Amino acid sequence: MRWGRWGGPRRLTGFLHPCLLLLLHRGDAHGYNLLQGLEEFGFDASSLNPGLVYRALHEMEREGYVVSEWEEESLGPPRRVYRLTPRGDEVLSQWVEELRESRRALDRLIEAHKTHLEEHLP
Amino acid sequence: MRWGRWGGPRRLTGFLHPCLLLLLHRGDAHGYNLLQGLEEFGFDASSLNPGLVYRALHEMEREGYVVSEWEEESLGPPRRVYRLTPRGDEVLSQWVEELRESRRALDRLIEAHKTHLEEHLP
DNA sequence: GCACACTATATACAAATTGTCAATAGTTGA
DNA sequence: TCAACTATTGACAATTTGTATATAGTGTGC
Repeated sequence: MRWGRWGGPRRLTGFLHPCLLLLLHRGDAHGYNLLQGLEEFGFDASSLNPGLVYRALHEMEREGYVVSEWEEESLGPPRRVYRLTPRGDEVLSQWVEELRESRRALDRLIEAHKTHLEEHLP
Repeated sequence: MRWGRWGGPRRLTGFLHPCLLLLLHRGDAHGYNLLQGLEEFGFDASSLNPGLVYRALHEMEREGYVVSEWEEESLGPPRRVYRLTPRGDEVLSQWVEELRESRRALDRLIEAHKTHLEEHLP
């Protein structure tokens, strides 16, 4: 087991998916576009593998959370433009509720650690 | 792909490990004991598989974050009692810093979603 | 006209993480 | 003695994430 196995940033499982849906709520977009928008949520667009974004979009299209079509008259390489569906809007709300619960757990740990530090200083 | 694949609670990767270290900071404990203490951080002790806790403890012992020994004079089945090491205390602080960063990302998403809801109500 | 950088999408494969299942064992109480 | 609870462990499967690479169009500089 190499060092740093639990040393990296502690991300939420499936955090990418709700971020993408939220970005799509603001307007239709294609993958490369979304890749850049993700910086708002702490992702580093230059180091984030684009494949992850495209894969997430494909998965959510299979679930009916988004729909896509090839853009007509696009400059440059063909782009697949995604749009949020009503179903996608629904699951986004559900996911945000779950994220609130995760935040509560997170807060409990952070608070408990703060208390632990205070008890060990004079 | 079955439904609900991203339907479950959005947990943090490796969230179990810092929770265990924090509980151990309060005092030495054995696995079964820690299992119950985890409820404080949103885990459901009755549905959480004990194997996950024991595995996490073994991993952290290999890394030198905790040490353990079989308890002498224990009532009931033999218990392996864990103690936090100074190294373990150090990594706990690092992890909590990372969790603060995750919290910020979480806040941005939750806030953005709140804004999105407000813009769609009259 | 060609190498190169940038935009854009896609897929196969590997690694890491988490979850499930079952085995073992001692104690207590009915 | 049977069941319930405490207690630990390991094998195996599923899920999730990360890496690597392939394809392709456009514009810029030389």
